Amino acid sequence: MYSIGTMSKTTGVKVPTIRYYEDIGLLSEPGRNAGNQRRYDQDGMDALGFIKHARDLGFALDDIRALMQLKGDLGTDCAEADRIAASQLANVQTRIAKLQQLADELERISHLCDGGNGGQCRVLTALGDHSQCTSTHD
Amino acid sequence: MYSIGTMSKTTGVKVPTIRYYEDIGLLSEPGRNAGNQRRYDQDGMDALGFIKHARDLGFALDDIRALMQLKGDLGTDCAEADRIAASQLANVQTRIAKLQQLADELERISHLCDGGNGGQCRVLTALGDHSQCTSTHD
DNA sequence: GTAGGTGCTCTAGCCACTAGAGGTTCAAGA
DNA sequence: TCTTGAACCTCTAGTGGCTAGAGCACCTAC
Repeated sequence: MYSIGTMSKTTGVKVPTIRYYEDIGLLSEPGRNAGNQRRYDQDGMDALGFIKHARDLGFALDDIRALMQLKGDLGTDCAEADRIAASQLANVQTRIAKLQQLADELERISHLCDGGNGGQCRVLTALGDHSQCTSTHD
Repeated sequence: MYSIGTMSKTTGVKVPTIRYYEDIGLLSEPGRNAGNQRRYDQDGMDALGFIKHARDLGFALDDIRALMQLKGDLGTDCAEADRIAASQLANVQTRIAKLQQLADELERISHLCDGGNGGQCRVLTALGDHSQCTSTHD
């Protein structure tokens, strides 16, 4: 049996976050010892590890809830899990593309600086003026 | 003089968001007409445009506050604005790198699916098991 | 004059936590 | 066995950057 602190150290999920996952019903309520402290079994540890890894992969808690449901449903086919993963992949790729445009724009803006030119700093001007941009970046 | 609705349509910032910017002191309080409705001048419009563009470039509101302060301080040199922009660029580049690792991992995981294999779906297994990953992704 | 679009304030909610107060319990060493 | 301090408990409130809704007032065009 694991204490919440051991769970935290093992998985890398902070203690208040573990309690939060329990609050919102993502992690099922563990048993308690005589002093009312949480005591987890291996299933609890595995579930938390799953959540942590999926969070690191950028899944929203609602997606994780759905994925855990699928894990629990023996006989469910793989298609739904694959759909969720694919949608997450598309999501991440979109975010990368947008961020790349921003990075390009920021790089361009940074290079406008020629140091200490008072009220007419071209970096500040460029930050406020989309028409100077080379892409739509949104 | 512009109404808040006109400001919204012109800049693309939603009406409640404009009021929110005013609440937190990012946008200065405009005058009011006889019926207590906000009436903005060109300076207000320009300020909102600056905020919108900087938000689109991914700056936090606190950064934008600092940038606007710099804009207001005539004679301030450009170095601080450049520092904020460069730090934002580094930030964006870090996020891109992390997301790229996630995308790679998700792509790999998605390809594990061979359709409908019940309780042993390899996508679900891979989602829960970091040791299967080919990168650290965090 | 009236209809409906726009504006007002205020409160509460979203996501995914994080921080702090103020108390209880546990475990290791003397 | 006692003590100490780390770990645990619950509860409330805060974070960022908005968004939604209630219940009003106002403004403009017909």
